[in-house]
Amino acid sequence: MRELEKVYNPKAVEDGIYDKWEKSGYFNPDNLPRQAKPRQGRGKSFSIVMPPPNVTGTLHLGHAVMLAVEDILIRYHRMRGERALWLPGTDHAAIATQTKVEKLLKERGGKTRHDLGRDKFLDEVDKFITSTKSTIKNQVRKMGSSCDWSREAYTLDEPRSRAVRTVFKMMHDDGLIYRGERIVNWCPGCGSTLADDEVEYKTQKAKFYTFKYSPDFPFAISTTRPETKLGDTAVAVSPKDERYKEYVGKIFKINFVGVPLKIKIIADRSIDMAFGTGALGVTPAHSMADWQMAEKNNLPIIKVIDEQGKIRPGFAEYSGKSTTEAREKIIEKLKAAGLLEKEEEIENNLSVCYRCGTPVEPLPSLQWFIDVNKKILKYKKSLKELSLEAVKKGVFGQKKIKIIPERFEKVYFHWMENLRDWCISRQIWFGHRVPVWYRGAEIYVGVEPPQGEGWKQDPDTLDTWFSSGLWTFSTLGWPEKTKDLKNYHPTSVLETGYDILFFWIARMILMTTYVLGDIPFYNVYLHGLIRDEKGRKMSKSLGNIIDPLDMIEKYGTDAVRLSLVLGTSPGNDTKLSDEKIAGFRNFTNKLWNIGRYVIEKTKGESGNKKLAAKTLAEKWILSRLNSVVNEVTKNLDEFEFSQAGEKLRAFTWDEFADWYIEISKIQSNPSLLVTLYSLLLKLWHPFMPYVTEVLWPNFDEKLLMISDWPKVEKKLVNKKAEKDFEVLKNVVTAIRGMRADYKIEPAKRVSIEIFGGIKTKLLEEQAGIIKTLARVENLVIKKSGTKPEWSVGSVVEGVEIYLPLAGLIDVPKEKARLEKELSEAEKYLGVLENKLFNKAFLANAPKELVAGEKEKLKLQKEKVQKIKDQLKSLS
RNA sequence: GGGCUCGUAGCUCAGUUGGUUAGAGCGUUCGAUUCACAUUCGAAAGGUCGGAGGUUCGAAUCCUCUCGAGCCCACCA
Repeated sequence: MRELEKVYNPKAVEDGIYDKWEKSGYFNPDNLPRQAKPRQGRGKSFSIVMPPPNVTGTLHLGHAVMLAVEDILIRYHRMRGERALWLPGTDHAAIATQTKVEKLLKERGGKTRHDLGRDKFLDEVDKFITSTKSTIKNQVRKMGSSCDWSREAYTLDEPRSRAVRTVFKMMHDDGLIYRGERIVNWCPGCGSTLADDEVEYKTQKAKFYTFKYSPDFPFAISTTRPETKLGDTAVAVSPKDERYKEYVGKIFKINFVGVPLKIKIIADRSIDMAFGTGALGVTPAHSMADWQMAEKNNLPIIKVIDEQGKIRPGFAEYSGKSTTEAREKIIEKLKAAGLLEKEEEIENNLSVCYRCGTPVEPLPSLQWFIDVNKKILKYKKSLKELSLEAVKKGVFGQKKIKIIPERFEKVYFHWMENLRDWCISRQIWFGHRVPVWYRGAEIYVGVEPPQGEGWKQDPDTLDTWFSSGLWTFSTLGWPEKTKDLKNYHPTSVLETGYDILFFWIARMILMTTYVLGDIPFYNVYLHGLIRDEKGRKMSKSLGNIIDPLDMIEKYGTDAVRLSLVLGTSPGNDTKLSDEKIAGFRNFTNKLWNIGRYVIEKTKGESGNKKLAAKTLAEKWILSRLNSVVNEVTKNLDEFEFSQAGEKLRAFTWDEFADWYIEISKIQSNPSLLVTLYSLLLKLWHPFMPYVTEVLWPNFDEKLLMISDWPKVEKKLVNKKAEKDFEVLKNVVTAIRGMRADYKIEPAKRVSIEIFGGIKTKLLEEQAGIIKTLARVENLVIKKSGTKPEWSVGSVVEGVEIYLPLAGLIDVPKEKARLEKELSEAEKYLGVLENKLFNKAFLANAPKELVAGEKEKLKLQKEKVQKIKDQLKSLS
């Protein structure tokens, strides 16, 4: 038998164990041994695809939670005998990675990607990735993740790229992909488009002008950007606004500071009557909101500003001028013409580029889109409809996606119902290049480049979420018809943070229902975000980042995993502190010491196959264990990890260690002890894989990782034994308390046998204790022979101890409570009786209802009687 | 403006469809200690479940209003 250190030292064992697991090959479900006897989940497959961490990133707590939860699921289902596949991968994270490499290049020699050119720049990115990819993968291993590395995928590798091109072509052929104009955030400084999250907002003071376009226009508008008004094609007012009602629908041909405009008056609900004059000049080409209004009202779109931030040709003297110059000039002219009514200072939000600080210019540009409302021929439904039904009522033979926690289904519907066409092109270089080639007026869309000379590929790349949307099936080999795809798709669970519900989960549902005619997964489990102990987001600038790897170093992986899963609930943020992890480290050590004790006491014991109990304590612990197995299994099936862990922790520490182990020191039953112990390790294994594997008695022959999940033996659940043991615990507690001047109130006596030594100390001091008890009022010591009310355990030296149970409960309080309960129960009983005597009710109510009420009445009668009995037994 | 969530012990949170005396961990206080474990063991104190009203025989739980905290989306002319 192995010698175990007094204190568990995770560092000494973790890497070795992970190695052993990985080398065993069991992370790959194809290698799992076939069991002779059928197991609970045999033959079923269970699959999770890992949300791929960014290739260039390092492991953070978000990843750590994800890995902990997914590993619990995989290990649990593997132990159930299922083919459990956890498919790992990494994400190329287009924008983030490109930005990072650009920054590096700048630091190294001040070069931009434009200096290098596309090919050389992408080489640089590749170089960077090869050096960072292994880092993140090793960190995933550190968490104990039992994922199948042989199936590892990368969003930008060839199989995945092929899937992307294939889907693009499919959608294009189905007419779901189109090219159109849309307003993008354009930075004239960097000469590129910006993603929404690359735009920063600065509060600034701005001049807010109120003026009429021309003397013959009936009313004034307000703006901070008069120069864009050169492109106005409408004025929008609130439909409720009485001031302008008469003008709605009319068209005015006017001359605005030397430029002719055709302005239509439209009504739009988004207009705030109280802001400015309540009338908004609509500039479709240079404002996102105005663009939408233009689409709704079929307004012409006039581009005013070009990519350099200058006024385009065709706007009289303003052409070629910068926006600020044009603005000043226009104001001058308006003043001269007496059209400027007001000029005030206001605070507004200016959007600027996060890199160079240049104000962002919204400009229309040509982009690729996915039409979410167009009916797909083979389904006769649109992408939006498919995606909604998948969660709402089920699609494709009623396969339904369940989102946990449920409230996020509402959030999902709300978002999906308001879904607009999805812009999938991005003006960056790193990523999946749009598989479209041009030659003059010819356009070619295909999985492979076209034959022939002179074709030029579209320079844009695809939104990362396009490839991520295919993740559940591209990782399983699609578009090939693979065995994996057949066996493991739809996947069982998709587990991730709620912050990417829209970005990712919604896109996966959208893409998968379209491509496969199937759902991507049955369950979505959304974990919360991890915050610091004050509830703040972790960020570099606050310096409050907890690095999971530091914590693993300090407390061990198992403790870190527990701290991320216990005391958390899905969709809710969790506060994490050093102390919390330390607390779970203590628990890991507790389990370790339970192991030390059991291993030492049960040398040479192999454990029972059949569980049987003789003494009360054994009946009790077996009953409790089976209840716990039952509940924990249920919890894990329902994704209630925290509750499962909490129950296990309470059972392990408060019942198994504090009571059963203490008793086992006197009532020795090594084979039962080692059996219980091995079941306990199995139950804990999904949560804390390392320490349980080290403590596993069969360590050298068979891994705990692939042992069978405990089965519930209903026969062993013994509620009476549990109740009796509770009484016994109370008695022992009372005795302990007495030694510390515990007061026992005189009351009804209950006969209890205290069996031999709950603790060693008690055994040694039995005589003393009995004497102490005898001195207490109302306590009688009798020779055995009389029939005790509860008969528990063995008799101490032939003596029964009559202990006032009331010392353990507050009699007057208990009485008052029961009386209140009785009066309520009797009142309800009366209500039920009245109902059942009511002829009208009996005549009109449906049969089932009457039967139900009768059943209720019966139950209520029993309840009343029970309370009465309890009351009686008290006095 | 639209949507969502939370408010329970000093702190962090459980509390499953309404139903015994509202629970746990940490912290605090008191006590113990060779015998698996000081990363231990025993015990105590601490809550009108944010507030008001309603439904009910019965509400932390359901409904309405209200106060407070936060998140997401849209917008910021």
